[in-house]
Amino acid sequence: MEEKEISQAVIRRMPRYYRYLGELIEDGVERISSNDLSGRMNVTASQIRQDLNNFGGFGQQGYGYNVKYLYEEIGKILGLNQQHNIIVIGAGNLGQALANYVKFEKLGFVITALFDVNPAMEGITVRGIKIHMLNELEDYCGKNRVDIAALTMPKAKADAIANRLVSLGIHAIWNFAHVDLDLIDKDVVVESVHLSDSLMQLSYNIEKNKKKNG
Amino acid sequence: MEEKEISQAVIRRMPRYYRYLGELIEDGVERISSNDLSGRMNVTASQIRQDLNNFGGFGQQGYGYNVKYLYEEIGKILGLNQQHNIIVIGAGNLGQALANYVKFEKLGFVITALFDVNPAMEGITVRGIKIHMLNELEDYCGKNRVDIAALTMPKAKADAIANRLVSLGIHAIWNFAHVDLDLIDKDVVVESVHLSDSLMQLSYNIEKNKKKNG
DNA sequence: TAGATTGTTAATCGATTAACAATC
DNA sequence: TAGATTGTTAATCGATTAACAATC
Repeated sequence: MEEKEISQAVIRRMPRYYRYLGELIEDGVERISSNDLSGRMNVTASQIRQDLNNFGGFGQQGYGYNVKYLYEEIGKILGLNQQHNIIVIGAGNLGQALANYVKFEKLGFVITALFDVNPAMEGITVRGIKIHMLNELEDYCGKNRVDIAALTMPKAKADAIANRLVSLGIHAIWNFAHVDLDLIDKDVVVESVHLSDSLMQLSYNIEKNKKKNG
Repeated sequence: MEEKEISQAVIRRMPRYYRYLGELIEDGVERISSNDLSGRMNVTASQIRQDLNNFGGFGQQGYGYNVKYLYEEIGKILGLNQQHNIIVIGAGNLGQALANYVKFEKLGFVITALFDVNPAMEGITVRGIKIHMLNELEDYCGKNRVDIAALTMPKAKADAIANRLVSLGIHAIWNFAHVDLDLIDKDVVVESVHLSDSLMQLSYNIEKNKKKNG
């Protein structure tokens, strides 16, 4: 059976729907129309309906969408109904920041280990999560399920470690190194967070804004 | 004179061009054609030429682009030719990670102060950058130029602090809180980094990949 | 039933790619 | 000059918005 490919533009919006629906649940809202949601989120109602209908008909004519049901369905679409174990390579500030971010666990993303090359860090724990030495990586991955590896080390080392992880059977990488990974196995899912790119985009928009306002 | 609006799709790609050109300079490459660059970056040569020509003709027929010149021009477009002072609100792991990220300074983004509400942090410095108490914010902004405020505190406090910053004359916010800011002044530039959104997108693509590979 | 609102098709808009004349 | 490659226009493709029949 042919699966229709859903564009990344749509996928990028799904977590945002999920977030707003979560807030609606907190506010005790039971149902919502695409039009009401549209007003809150600053997108067109048409886009909301189109986006959702990529995955199925979650609404009901004349009624709208049941908030809790839609929230759960989007959760399933995003794979949040199952636990993802994450290891973090690089136990510097950013790595530790990720380990401390409790919010991820509520979404099913559990950081199970940190790795670093600095011997001074051996055995230290962050929120109960142990920092391992990088040479224990093979051993660790042999004994524990790892779904995602987050890379927070300098870019010079990123390619080598990424490929090492891939050869250990890890097929998903959350990349914070400031480089586009060059992987031997093309069947690996990579999601990059390029902080300096984000900052440069902000900087461009600052300039643009200045010009606009004279 | 009418300025043509350049789409954010184009702007998002500019930092990536900048990054690749920087690498070419490091490798001692003097000139490059859109076609060669296209091969390295996995985009079409046509897109490269279109993107660049939004800002001006930086190339030369029969020759291509001078790497160093193009690098500098893109830097100017992105506003990297001037210093941006950043203050970070929230001196937790993420705030400190940003303060430690030396790379930003090379791009002209200088973190000048951190702010937190935790009295235990008063006076501590991170890489020489002082942690201030949040109630010193008004005083600090009165005495120092601040171009960008990075928000790394919990989402519950984000809106209030963002609006406080805006009323202090800060017109650019780099938002790490897991919320879409609701600002009183619409003339503020906001760039958000939603880490959990990024993780959810990764998770979706993991699922998709699993299905594809059986 | 009448009103509301979805699901879905059609129309529009914008972004990407292709093509090629201009020109170094 | 001949060859290469840009700048730019035209063609295509995809994503967004509008419209409305289906239906709760």
